[in-house]
Amino acid sequence: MQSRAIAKRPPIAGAGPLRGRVRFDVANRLFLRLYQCSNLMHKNGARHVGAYGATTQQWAVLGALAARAKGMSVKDLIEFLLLSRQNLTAVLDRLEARSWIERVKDPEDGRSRLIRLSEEGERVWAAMREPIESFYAGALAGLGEAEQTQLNELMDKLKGGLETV
Amino acid sequence: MQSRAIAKRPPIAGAGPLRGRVRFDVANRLFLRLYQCSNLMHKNGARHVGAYGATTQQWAVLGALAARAKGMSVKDLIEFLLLSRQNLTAVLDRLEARSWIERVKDPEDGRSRLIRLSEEGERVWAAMREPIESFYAGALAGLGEAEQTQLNELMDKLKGGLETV
DNA sequence: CGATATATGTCAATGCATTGATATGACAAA
DNA sequence: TTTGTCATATCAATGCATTGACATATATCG
Repeated sequence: MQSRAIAKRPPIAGAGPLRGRVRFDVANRLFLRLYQCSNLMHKNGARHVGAYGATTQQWAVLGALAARAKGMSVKDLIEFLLLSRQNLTAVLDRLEARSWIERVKDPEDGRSRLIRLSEEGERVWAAMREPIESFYAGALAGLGEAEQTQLNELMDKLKGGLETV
Repeated sequence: MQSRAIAKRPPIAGAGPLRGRVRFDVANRLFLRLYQCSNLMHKNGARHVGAYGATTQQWAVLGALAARAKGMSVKDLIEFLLLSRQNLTAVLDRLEARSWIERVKDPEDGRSRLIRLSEEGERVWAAMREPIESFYAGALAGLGEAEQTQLNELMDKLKGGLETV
């Protein structure tokens, strides 16, 4: 296809005209960064809310629930966080054991249970907001508002690719 | 402090003039994306090299070693991958158990051991390159070359923030 | 009603990741 | 040589994450 002679570089799988073009070393570096950033986020995020013995995964659940007074079904949480049911169940068990959440029957669907914050959970979530905001501010100190938006958009695209690959 | 009337928005911790300005919901979304992307990468990455029973973490180690014929010390690998020693030791143990790597004494420093690919490890790494390239191509299909570079740079900055927060 | 699909949960195995405490062996400086 | 540091390793506890198989209860469709 397209024009003359043999390419100088060895063939790369899925090489397209512009989009879909992937250099191995660039991709490799990109996913290494993703890996490192994720581990750093969990490690230092957990440290910031260490006084409560919470983790980033737990605060992700609490944050999702705090925005929805009615609560969320397990199915909704799975789709929101993109976790396996078995994994999420374990996280919810730990949160329930500390009385931060409760599982109540969905009046509209007997199969479903609504997960929602308990009063204690709301108090803890409110108290954790401060160290979380401080963590966010520190972690994003090197990025301006426009860059944060850009990073969000690029990770959205990456997520799309990672879901279908 | 600075000027007139009461701010319309509730105060956000660490609000600065331009840099270091962080809106909670933007940051929250950003770290959720990071969380999701990382999980998707591990899940689907492992699936792509499932024929070898390998994981993304393992291929990160193999890839690092493949680029360095002399091998790397554990300390180097820890700094490269940003993992705890205990965690990395376990990954190396699994790789060694399959005879993909070997730990040899560093002739220049008796304390140190050089980790390097075995012959079998080199063969497996060479064979895994293809499914890994296919994974990279699929995952990055939605991003052009410029966007990949941009994403790399933004994640570099994010990593910097996450290391010091 | 019966069959099917949906929503949740459980049990088990494996791997990744952290922290904290402890130990061993080798280098290096006092 | 003694002291201190560095590099590696181990043991233990806890939490996160996946897959696969199985169980139970409710809803829905035929």
